[in-house]
Amino acid sequence: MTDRIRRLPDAEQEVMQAIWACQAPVVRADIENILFQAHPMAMTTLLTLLTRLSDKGFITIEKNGRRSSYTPCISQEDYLAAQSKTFFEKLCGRNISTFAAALCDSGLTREEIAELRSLLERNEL
Amino acid sequence: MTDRIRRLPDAEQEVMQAIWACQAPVVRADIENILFQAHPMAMTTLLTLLTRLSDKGFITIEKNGRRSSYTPCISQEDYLAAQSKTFFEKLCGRNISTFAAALCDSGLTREEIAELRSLLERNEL
DNA sequence: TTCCACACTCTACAGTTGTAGAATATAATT
DNA sequence: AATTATATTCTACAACTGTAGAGTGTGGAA
Repeated sequence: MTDRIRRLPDAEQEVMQAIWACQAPVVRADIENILFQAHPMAMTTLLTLLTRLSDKGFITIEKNGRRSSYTPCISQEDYLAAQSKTFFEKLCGRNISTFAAALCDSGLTREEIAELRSLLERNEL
Repeated sequence: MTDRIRRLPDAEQEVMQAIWACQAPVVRADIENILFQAHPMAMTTLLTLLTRLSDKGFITIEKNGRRSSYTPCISQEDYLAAQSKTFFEKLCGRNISTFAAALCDSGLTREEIAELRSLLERNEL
């Protein structure tokens, strides 16, 4: 089900994350506020990215007068699960050791790894 | 150290993985054999990708007569760690719960998750 | 040594991505 | 109603990506 969600290019992905971080429906200003520090861009650039996200089926755009609102069609959970699956299958060759090694070398602190283990355990039941 | 390793475009990444799967130095035929089923492409396409990987500093190309050999400059471990880090930081916002949820929804079997936990535990010490 | 087969490099091109100015539409203001 | 401010869409363009044919160089066969 979470298959067939394609990986977004970086700029579009950042916009998607800003949208997910808000309560839908979102207006442009919401997104700009979130993106402001991390990735400043011209207003028209953002609007281009929103159009592309709509074309790709990631959001719907609803026009009310001159202001539009944007609603995600794909949940962040589904997107992350799909990306995680791709990472495991394509990059790690479905090899758990490779996967674990990648996680351990990715800069997670000891505490974070411990927390991850306990979260995984809870989910295992 | 594993920072600043950029994500490769899909086609180049697949070639890189084929190279990593062999003992360096690798010749074109080795790569073709591995890529043959999963991603058939014209010989010149593969050579273009190899040139681009060299331009990006992922491999070195050594010519001997009319046959070249290809050696990775970046290890698969470093690459995977960098991608994993990006996934955790950029996509999950450094949030372990989000990260764990993504893993659990990514189609890992119960056994694989159990194995992952034990591998993480070993690394925790 | 002349030619062939093969390996690689150059050139090419369409589609994608990051970026944003020009043009247009619409709501608010005077 | 005319003007202004603002939000969105159109157009544009360079760099990157996926793909591969044309051209070139080189070692082996005849």
